[in-house]
Amino acid sequence: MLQISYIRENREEVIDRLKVKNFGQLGLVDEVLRLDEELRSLKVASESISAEANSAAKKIGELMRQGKKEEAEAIKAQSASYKEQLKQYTEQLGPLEAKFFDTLVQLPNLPYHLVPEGKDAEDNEVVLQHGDLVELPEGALPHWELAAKYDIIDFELGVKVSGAGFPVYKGKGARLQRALINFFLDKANAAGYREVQVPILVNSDSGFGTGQLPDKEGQMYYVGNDDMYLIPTAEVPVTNMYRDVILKEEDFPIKNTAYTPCFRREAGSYGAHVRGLNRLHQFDKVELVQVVHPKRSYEVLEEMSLYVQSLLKELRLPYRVLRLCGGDMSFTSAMTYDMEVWSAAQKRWLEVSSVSNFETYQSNRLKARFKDADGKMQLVHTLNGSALALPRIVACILEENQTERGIKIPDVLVPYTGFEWID
RNA sequence: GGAAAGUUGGCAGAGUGGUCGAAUGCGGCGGUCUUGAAAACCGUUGUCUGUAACAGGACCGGGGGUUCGAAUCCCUCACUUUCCGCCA
Repeated sequence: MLQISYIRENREEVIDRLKVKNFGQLGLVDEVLRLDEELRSLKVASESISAEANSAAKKIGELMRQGKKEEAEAIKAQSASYKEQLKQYTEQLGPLEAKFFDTLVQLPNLPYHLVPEGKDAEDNEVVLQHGDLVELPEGALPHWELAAKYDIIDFELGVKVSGAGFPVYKGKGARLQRALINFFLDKANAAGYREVQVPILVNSDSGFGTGQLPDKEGQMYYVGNDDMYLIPTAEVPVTNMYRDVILKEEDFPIKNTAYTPCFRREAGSYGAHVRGLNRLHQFDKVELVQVVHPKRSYEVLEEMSLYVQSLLKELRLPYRVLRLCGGDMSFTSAMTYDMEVWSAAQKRWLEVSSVSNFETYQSNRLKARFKDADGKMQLVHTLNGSALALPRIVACILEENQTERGIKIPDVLVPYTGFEWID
């Protein structure tokens, strides 16, 4: 959520930057400013009545104590009208406040100055590419066929148990998953992230805090009986640990990592691009979340990007890094790097990580603040990144490393899997 | 699932209708003392909103009500804790 004070003072700039984000409803900016002004003038009026009512009440108290009953009664009679006036104001203020808030939350985050203008994925900027795009030999299989051939991932079984998008990992397939989770967590620990285990069902306050609610409601599975949501990413519970928290400057940087399953409804996604492991309703992910001083957040974003790249290098997967254009960025992000891995068999790039700086967009909702050196309250900056999402990594590992003999497990994973070959 | 109690400032914990934005303790900050530190002592210490600065306004789990006046009384919702039941 943007800060209204910032919009008030930087109207032109806000509009310009929203244009970079390809935001279609620029009129909302003036709408929110209009509501803000209306709201504030109404508040001034209502508060002056409150002030009068308060001082009258105080006076009555004093008179009563002095035993001057008649005088007190006289003021009492006058005071009766305040109540009616205040009631009228609150009746207007309530709906107006709601309208204001509804409008304000419809404004997405402002993109950072490095974010390129653009509509969609076509306009993303390729920052770098690493590793050769190996040509697989004739007869190489996509991962879903490899999964069937070695009987390690069973999509049909998942359909029976739950539905499409809920695969069952079997034998070495399951063990590879577990190995990757442990590998990613160990690496994150070594990089200074504290490991946390968090709930995967969250309440609506948490959904709001990180920006999934109210807009992305349809993306999440909702457990109506208990009014809870299955998390689409560990970002939600981990970042919400800092909701309503006042930090000290020396607490920074706060680095947490969590492994969780993630659940996404992905309504309306079908076709070749969602085949196999490409897009699932349930998948595993190790997530990084940092809470940092505003001055350092872009430094930290680079650091996180490099960290994610180091994982991909260790796994020997060719990858590229994209800086997302305004139009392709998420609602809440100020700048995002996507890491994509080359799927040799599908001959296309697959997103395996997304690293974002949210600046104060989340912390303003979360009320996650710190006292700065001058003793003033400031909103923290929050960042997160996948390190990494498993399914597409698994897909690429299977495809890249297929040989006549079987699938060769990358060296760094062997201590974790306990086997070198899937055959 | 049943029963009871509770929700107050960074934390602990007083406060049952007016001088309560809230005692006290801890913690934090500043100072005295000390070569330095600790202890002790003194002072200070909530958030949001608003103003050029004052002033003013709001906040004692959320919402509503009673009253001239509510942390305090009433209604309602949510959550937490404890005991019993069930259970990995």
